[in-house]
Amino acid sequence: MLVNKTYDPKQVEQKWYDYWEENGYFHQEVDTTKEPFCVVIPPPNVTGQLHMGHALDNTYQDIFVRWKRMQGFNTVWIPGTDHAGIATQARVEGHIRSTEGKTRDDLGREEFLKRTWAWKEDYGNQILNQLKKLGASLDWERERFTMDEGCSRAVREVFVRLFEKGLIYQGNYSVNWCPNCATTLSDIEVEHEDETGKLYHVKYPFSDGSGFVQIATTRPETMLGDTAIAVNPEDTRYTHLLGKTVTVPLANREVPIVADEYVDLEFGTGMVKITPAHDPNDFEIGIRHNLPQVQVIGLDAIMTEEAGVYAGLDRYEARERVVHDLDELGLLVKIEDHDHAVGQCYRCNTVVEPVVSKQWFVKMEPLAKPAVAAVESGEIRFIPERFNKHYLRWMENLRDWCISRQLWWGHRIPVWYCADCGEIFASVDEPSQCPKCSSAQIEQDPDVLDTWFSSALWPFSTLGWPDQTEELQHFYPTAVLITGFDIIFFWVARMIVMGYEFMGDRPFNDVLIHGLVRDAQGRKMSKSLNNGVDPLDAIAEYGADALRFNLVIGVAPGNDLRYIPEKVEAYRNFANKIWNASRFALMNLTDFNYRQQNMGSLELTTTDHWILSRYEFTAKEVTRFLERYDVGEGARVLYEFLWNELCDWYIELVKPRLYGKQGEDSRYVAQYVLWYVLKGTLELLHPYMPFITEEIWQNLPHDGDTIMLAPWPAPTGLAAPADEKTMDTIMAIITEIRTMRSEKNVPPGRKITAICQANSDIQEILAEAKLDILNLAGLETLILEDIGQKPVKALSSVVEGINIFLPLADLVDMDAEIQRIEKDLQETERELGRAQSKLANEGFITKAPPQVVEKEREKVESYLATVERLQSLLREMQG
RNA sequence: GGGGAUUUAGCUCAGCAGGUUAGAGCGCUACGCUCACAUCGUAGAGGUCAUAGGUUCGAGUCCUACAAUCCCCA
Repeated sequence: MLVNKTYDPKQVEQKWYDYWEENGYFHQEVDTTKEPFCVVIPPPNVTGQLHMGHALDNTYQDIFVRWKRMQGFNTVWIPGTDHAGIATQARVEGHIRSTEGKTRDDLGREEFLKRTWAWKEDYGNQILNQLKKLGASLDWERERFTMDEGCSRAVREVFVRLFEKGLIYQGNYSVNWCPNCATTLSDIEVEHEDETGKLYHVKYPFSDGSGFVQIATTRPETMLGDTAIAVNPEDTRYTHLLGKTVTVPLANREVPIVADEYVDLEFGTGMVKITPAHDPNDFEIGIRHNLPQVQVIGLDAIMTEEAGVYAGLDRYEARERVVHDLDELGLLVKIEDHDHAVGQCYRCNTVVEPVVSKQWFVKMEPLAKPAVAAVESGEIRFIPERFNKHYLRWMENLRDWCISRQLWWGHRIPVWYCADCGEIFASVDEPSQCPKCSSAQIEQDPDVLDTWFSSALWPFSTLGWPDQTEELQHFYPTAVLITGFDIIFFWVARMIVMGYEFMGDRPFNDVLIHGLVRDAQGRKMSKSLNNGVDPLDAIAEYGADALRFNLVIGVAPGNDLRYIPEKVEAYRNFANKIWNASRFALMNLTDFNYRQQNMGSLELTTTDHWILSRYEFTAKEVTRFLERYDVGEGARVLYEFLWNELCDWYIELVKPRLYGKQGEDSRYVAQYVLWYVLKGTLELLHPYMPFITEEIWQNLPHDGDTIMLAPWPAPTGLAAPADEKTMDTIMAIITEIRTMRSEKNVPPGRKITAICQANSDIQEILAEAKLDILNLAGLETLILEDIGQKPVKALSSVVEGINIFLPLADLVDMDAEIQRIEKDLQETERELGRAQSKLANEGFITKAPPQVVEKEREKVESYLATVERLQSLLREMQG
């Protein structure tokens, strides 16, 4: 029995989560007799904290997983975490620095890794435990970690196979370097932010002393590493200069003027300085023209010895000094403001430095082909569809992926170097000697792999690959991947690539992309703004169910949403409404036994047929919306049915019957229908609001041990369109009487008389619904009669061609009445005109679907009757 | 520079396969603590669906253009 008058999530949520977990309802073994439904969680950072983005992402996943589980699929949702190389290492380093004042180098690699593992053990499960508060029905027996034994083996296996195929190679290229994280980054780990910087115009003298050329640069400090000047070959202004040399000021280096198509004729003077060591484009030009690379900025962002007198300066200090010195030499022409994109590290926002360095790369072009084809052919589907294009555009312009990172925390690159013969080889297992010369003088590459390399394998590494486990056989490809658009390139694309390469198949059928949770003002939630809302706080205040509902309702697929506390409150109120409706039901079901008689043998009333029909419609709609990943619309349908139909009408209508005022048989039928509809609605709502639905369901008469495993409500042919139409008329009359009372301020307690004039068919319907109308419209008497004269001194109105009179002589103000009727008449005539003109249109009659035309005819009929009644009322009042 | 999204009631958003008198929540107004619920009930006010064209018997919904805001890529 539900005792409290208000729903208290705190007394309910933990209890049921524990119950589900203890009874193993989250876990399923492979069952090949059933259709699989497998989802892998986008693994959160192992040391991370749950934020609203996680709450949203996992709410979506849990909704689908719970729904499919109820539908009887072999359902498995795999939890796990990501080792998050840079982020975790930075945190542990920071911790050690602040507690012991030591750096990772002070500790050494082995000790540092030991500490990091210990840290992971301490904090690693925090985020997963936080997911439990949300209600996430993850199969905890299948929990994985990107650096666990199995995933690590998968990583080495993949590396070695790609290495042996020549798809992983080592090379000296211009890569992105984050001086703060002290590691390379892949291209997509660099974020380009527009900044207002300066454009410096500098004179470079010809080496032969015959004058100057003028060059514009945003980074004057790099001129110390210039090894050429370039112009566009099409640029006739400078053709005569090709082959000449200039002397780089301050560096005093004589460099050639070369022609390269990369140079933009429009930019600055059309002449650019080339610094192969510190710009990726210049690097390419340098290769084409065989230019030397002079590294003047070190990996610590401090000027190197090559920078001469500037050595030892920070890159920004060096910029100031260089500009100052150029000015002194009279070589600085001017400085302009200039907007340009500056690359920043996506982890720490430090300005990234392009450096030339020997790194490992994955050759993407051959790998990308099947991954592109899969989305083009529709084998993998993005929802919403627009993300297909987003993905394809990027995939078609792929550059090779730099995968080595100068970190310690991660999968160490499984490559060894032989000190004796120089052999470089990859191996899954730790080798003891060089395979070529058998020397024991071998050393493993010190770098680790990009974290995304291991997450790319997640859909199959978590299922046991490279072993051919039964999980892998049954659950791969997984059903759907649910994640935010921000990691389509980082993660989704790479999973697709690796899935085809190593499994020969897609990693998932569908990719559901959702938007961002923003703050109430529409700003991104961020640490710097300190505008983030902790989901755990929200759960503590409103309950997990309310938070979940709030995150998905009224959100179209792929759209961002704002987190507005008042909105969460509205869904807490919704939970409370469900709670109280259920309390009411339970109070009236104490003696109810649903086995006594089944639905087929019950004598159902119009009202019963109506609510069953509406329930059936709701079940169909929710299912249809979930099938199309339209979670928000499904939520809306449930909200509206529960509140506006079940609570506002059915429960009110059925009260007298439940109180036994219409006999025991009628009472049982009412009990049965109320129980049936409420229980079914809770089942439909369960994926959205797992906790409250379980709590109530357990208190209702039911079969089974948990709503989690209750069968998903299936259509049972309860649709009753005729009864829906009848009820619409009855509800319209009740509402009209209420409106009339309200307008005249008739106190709710004052029981009045109403007269309805209608044709005999309608009279029959109203006679049957008489008690309902009396109760819900606050009437003492309802008089039904044929259409005729208006009673004197009565308020009057017309609904669907039915005259309604309230003989309240004291309240009748003739002028106001006439005005009101005239207004009604005008409105109805307008609608009538609209409908009639449609029917008068030849094209409409012949081309519109018959049921649409029929609907319009019915409207005209009803409007005509209403207009007629209103007109005759007016005549009586005026005459 | 290229691509995409958004633009509907005071605010935040829905509107599913073109056919409703365009909806919800919050806010607002009036009345009401009626034995499920004041985290509530009843009734109500409030929108030329950004703009301009077009397709169609019919457009908030499809097409084109334009404006504003935002995002992604270069």
